[in-house]
Amino acid sequence: MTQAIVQIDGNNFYASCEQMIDPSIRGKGVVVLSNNDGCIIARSSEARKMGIPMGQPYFKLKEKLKKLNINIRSSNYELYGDISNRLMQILIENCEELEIYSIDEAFARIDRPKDQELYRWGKELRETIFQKIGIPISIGIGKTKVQAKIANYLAKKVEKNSGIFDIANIENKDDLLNQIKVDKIWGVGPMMTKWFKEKGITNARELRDMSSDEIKRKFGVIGQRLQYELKGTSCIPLKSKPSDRKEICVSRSFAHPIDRSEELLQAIGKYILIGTAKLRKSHQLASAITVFTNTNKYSNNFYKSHASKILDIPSNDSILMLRISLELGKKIFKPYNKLTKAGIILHKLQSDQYQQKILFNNQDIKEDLKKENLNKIIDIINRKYGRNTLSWAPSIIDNNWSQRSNNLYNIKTTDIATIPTVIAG
DNA sequence: TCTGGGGTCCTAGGACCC
DNA sequence: TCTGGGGTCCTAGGACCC
Repeated sequence: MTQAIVQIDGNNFYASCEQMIDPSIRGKGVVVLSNNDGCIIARSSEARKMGIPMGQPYFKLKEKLKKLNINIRSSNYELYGDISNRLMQILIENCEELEIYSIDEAFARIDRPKDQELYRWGKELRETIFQKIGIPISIGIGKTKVQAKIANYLAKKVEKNSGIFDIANIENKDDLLNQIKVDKIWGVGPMMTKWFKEKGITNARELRDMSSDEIKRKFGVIGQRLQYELKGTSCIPLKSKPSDRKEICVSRSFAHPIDRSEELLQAIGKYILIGTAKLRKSHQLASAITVFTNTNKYSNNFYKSHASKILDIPSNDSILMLRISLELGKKIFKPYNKLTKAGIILHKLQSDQYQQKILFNNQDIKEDLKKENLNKIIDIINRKYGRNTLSWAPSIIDNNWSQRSNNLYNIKTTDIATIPTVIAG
């Protein structure tokens, strides 16, 4: 039996979620903005057709969007996360093995039926998902992940493919690969693109056929793997069991630039408490903390700074981490800078099952237990009543600097109270 | 005025050891 | 005048992803 690698993703996922939850914007131009209403991170197909580019700062396109009557939405990750869970559940039921790759994307292993045809399977899956959760998906089929990604690209791009494409079933792929520009290949970023262009490699077919020695010399195993995958030899395995997270990063841009150390410390305090709560949720401990901040990276006198500390004993205790991160925060603050962003990183995470206790010291163990219980209670209350219900003094704040989110359509599929009631007439 | 956030993997080079 | 060398481990930073 031959096997296929399949890549499945939601089309314009965030925009589709917004259209699903709000019928009044279906069939219309919609864009979704990143945190802080910074950039455009998703566009409905209608907005794309009107020429709205991806990844551009909102302020630059505000007027154009208004003129074109395009609907604006601040991002609503609670909604997207909930829709994602439903989507992945259906995929798990319909695939032999599934790797959840991101909020809107998965790789799967599928055994090919006797007639080798996966088209019917794909068509039924698409219909089921649209019927159950109202999100259109695309399906790309290949022998490897890189091939499946390319197939998915063709599934979307070529109208007559109507959302499903199987590249593995095509004997001579030259014409298809000639259509794929090198920078559209999964794993090729700006640096690689530049080098390929200099070498005269412009599309996937040329990349597949170039000297493998040359690509290996320049990009090491990463380049080598990419070429193998393109040729149809799988070397990026499917990962159905998610590996434990290795680090946690919590960072945000400020609504307005700040220049007071208290504000920076408030932000850092807030982020470390989010980070340590995440740690406890995943039953992990961190071995080191970094805090960082920077000014506007597009300005001439760009300033950035970071400071780190390795912990004596790995921990997930809010109080301890708060104290340390505030000390680090004081180190990175410099007056007269207009800071636009700050964040914390928790490094070298490990399971809390093997927590190292201080030997021969009953007093410390008692203290540890007390702290553990306190943290647990705070987590439970915050889960139930919202993230900031209970917190520690240094992070209770005037929210002057915190984030913009001016275009939120505040309906959540996870909160019945926000779902509108429809009265049949 | 306003330009996201959260990850992983890989590698070069420094620190350290014998 | 000559000023080891090879191995491992760790870290910072680069590149990429969605």
